[in-house]
Amino acid sequence: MPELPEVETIKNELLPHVLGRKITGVAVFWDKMVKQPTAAEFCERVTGQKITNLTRRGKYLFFHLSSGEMLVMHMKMTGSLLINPPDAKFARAIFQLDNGAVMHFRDPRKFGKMWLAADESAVADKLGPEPLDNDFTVETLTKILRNRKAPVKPVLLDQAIIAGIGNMYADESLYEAKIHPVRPACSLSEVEIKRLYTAIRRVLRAAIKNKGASVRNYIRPDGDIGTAHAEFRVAHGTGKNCPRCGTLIKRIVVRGRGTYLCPKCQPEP
DNA sequence: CTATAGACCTGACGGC
DNA sequence: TGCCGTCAGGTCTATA
Repeated sequence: MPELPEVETIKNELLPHVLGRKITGVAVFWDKMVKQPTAAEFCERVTGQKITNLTRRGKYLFFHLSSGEMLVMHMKMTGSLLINPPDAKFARAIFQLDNGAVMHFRDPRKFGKMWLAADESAVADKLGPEPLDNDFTVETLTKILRNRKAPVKPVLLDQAIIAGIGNMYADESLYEAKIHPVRPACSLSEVEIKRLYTAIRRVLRAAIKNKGASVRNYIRPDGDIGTAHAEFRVAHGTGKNCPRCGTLIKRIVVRGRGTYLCPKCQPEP
């Protein structure tokens, strides 16, 4: 499932293929994936535009168009963007580029979305800080957690509080910081907040280095998989043992989300 | 305000 | 083999 490291990888690897390219045609096969305007108008307005930049904010991708408009995309859970794939399986939209290449928006479950916006602020303004930015400090995280009674995991998953963390990386970060996911956010000690801060940044950076985690449907633009999941220590770890203490990894449900943890390293509150 | 439930979708997987 | 139920989880919307 594309989270920050996966979307960052898609952006990085797509950039050389799309930067400066003109979109010569667009076909949409699942109209509901276009939030605005209508699918037909979307195709019309995008066709002929040059892609002047490609950026990421949280789990969103922004194709900067020469018209000044922004083409926004979200992969949701099973979306991927592929350059010249071998087939059109699950292709919900296809973009033709002026160098003859094609970009497929592949999405088995049809949750992915794209739309046109005047700029990125409508999306970006609703998001919390980027956890890998320089101005995201221990103090930032301390303020975020201080007054919230909610379990710490859902706080990490709330895009309006911190942008880009999803289910897998929340579990990995909490494991590394030795914090149980249902601990009230405000109950974390100074030392634990410091550990969580370091863990979030290390886990996300390592995953970007490994080009994302291909646990399910995530594929890189060239069709290769990412390898970040090889370093997962609890996420999707049913039947595995904790690499620190050997205890069997446990699966619980927190606010409706499958959650993996080591019951010994992450003691229940 | 928070907190929870449902909706959106379909492939994969387990049980029989 | 094949049918059926359940699960997966990002985000938006509706309801308590």
